[in-house]
Amino acid sequence: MGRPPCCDKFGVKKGPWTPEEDIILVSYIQEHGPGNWKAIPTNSGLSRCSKSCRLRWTNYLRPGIKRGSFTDQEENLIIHLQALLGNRWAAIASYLPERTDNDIKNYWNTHMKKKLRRMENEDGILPASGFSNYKPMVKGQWERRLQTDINMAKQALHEALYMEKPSFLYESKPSCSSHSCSTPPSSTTYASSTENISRLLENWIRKTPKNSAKSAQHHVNELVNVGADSTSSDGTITSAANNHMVSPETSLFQVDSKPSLEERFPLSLIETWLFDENCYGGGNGSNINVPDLSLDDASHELFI
DNA sequence: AAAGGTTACAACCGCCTAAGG
DNA sequence: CCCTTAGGCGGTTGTAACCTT
Repeated sequence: MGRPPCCDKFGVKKGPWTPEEDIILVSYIQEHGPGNWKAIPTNSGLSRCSKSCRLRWTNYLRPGIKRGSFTDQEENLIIHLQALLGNRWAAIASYLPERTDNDIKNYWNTHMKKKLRRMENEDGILPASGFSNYKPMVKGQWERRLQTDINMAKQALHEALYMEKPSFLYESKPSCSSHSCSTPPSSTTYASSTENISRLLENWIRKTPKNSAKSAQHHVNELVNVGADSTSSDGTITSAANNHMVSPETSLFQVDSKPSLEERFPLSLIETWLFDENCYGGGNGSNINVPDLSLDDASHELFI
């Protein structure tokens, strides 16, 4: 059976988004808020399908998205989470509020897999997780480590479910450096998105003929101006967005941007496990109290 | 400098799920 | 309940940018 693709309709544009489309989408969402994606193409005048709009927003235009290379800490976190959760990129991404699932997935499929292959060639053994700390393990160690993983996840889950007061929220932790783990969710301003778009527009200008580049530059100026000063507006579509960009209504985007890890999950043990790359394997794993728990029991209790 | 190969990532596709009628 | 469908997710593809020869 299956549904017909939503983008099969005649006249629906595909392919890379232009800066103009981005601006239209951002302006619309600024005004009406995200959600009701179905209505966006019709109401905003975009010749895109709803799905395309949603993806563009969540993966690229949404405020608070961090781009660029991943830090070692992020990499380790991803490795640990991938070992625990598998290819559930959305779940993994929820632990990295500034990264999108698409980003993480891409990063995994390019960088990490390459790394994995290289290690396979060097050592001839598959690492379980924590590439950077990887050392070949004998079978027993493997199993033991998996048991540890399961048990820690189980404890974390238990804490998450039964902890009464989330006092751990924003509790500072030495092993968590600059990452979001110790800070409240930053109040996302529209500037992040402005940066996204202006960067994109700048890139576009570089490779676009003069005329279109000029108009794009106009948009860039508008966006940048607004990021700094809300008074500049000339009535164009961007200015509609601009009025919101610096206003208190930006809370709209704060709401929409991914909640921080702390907001969504009470963390303590799992946090330790995820961020502490020395908790086993690579560092000195001997200080971990590996529970004497059979794999079957543990996994059964955890996943049922 | 040009051609061919590789990498990175934005975007699309199709399946799944949950909500609403 | 059943059906429909919007939204979400993971896998995959297309292509621009970069690198190597």
